[in-house]
Amino acid sequence: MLSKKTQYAFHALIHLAENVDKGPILISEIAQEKNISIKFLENILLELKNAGILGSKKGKGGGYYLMRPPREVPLARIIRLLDGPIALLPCVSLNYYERCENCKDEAICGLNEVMSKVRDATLKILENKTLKDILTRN
Amino acid sequence: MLSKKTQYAFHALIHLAENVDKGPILISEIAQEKNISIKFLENILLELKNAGILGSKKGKGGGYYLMRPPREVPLARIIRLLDGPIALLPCVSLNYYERCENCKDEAICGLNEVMSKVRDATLKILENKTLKDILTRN
DNA sequence: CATAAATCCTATAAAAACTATAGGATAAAT
DNA sequence: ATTTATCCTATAGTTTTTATAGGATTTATG
Repeated sequence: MLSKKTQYAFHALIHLAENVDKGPILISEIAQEKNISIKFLENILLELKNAGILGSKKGKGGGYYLMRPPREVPLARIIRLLDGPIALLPCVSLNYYERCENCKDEAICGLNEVMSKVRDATLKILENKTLKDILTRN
Repeated sequence: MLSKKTQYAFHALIHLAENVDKGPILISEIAQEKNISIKFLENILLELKNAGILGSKKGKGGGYYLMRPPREVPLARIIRLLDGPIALLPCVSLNYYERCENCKDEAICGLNEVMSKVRDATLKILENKTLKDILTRN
């Protein structure tokens, strides 16, 4: 399961994407709209900003905004940033690989093979779907 | 990522499946072969037994064995038993569903839709692949 | 029937990760 | 100068994960 942090990030990004024309959006507005602890959300948005996904403006009229159009932000990017690996096992992770400590040879390990397939199927979706694809349909 | 518990379970089950003709297998043998803490593994095997996946025999000549042929044990079963939900979000979980607390209507939530697709793609593999499919290839 | 071998069971400890909060620092608008 | 809002870092609280401990129970066998 995705952590609360990542879940909150998605909902916040959705709100920002749906209000992309309204200039900077307040943390407090997002927190209220999406029912998220404001202080927790503050940390999350800051992390997204430091990663270059969001921009911000301080002071009156300030807030957060997307640095790129929603269709250019893949969901996988957000998950990897806040949650780490997407794969189910360290030995099949593309970005956070670690050698398996329980099997002798990953090249002939059937678990490795199946979990690689799961990773590929998952990434095929999460690398290609973007913020644009998770906006509320109406 | 899958927990260590689930990872160990898979490796233990692989060992049991690969030695299905040798009668009951000792915890200590599996632990040594797969480099797993024996006491931790003991708890895991017991849980698998209580769920009906493994059988056991006490005393001399005892140990653990599979209750069914490897091809009848889907990987999803093991993960759900030891790790819980396979889905990335509570609101798209088939077995551990919880309502989303951050969106107003799941029926029109785009995040829900995409994560349902991820779940389906993952389950298509994990429900159909079994212990037989993760045995060492040689 | 005594002994050794092995799982059974429950409790608990240790560590790590997750979730959330606090409070002052900094920057911008007016 | 004042107000507004993000920036930054620390830390507290809780839960989950990982691992260990130790005696109870069951079984095989000489």
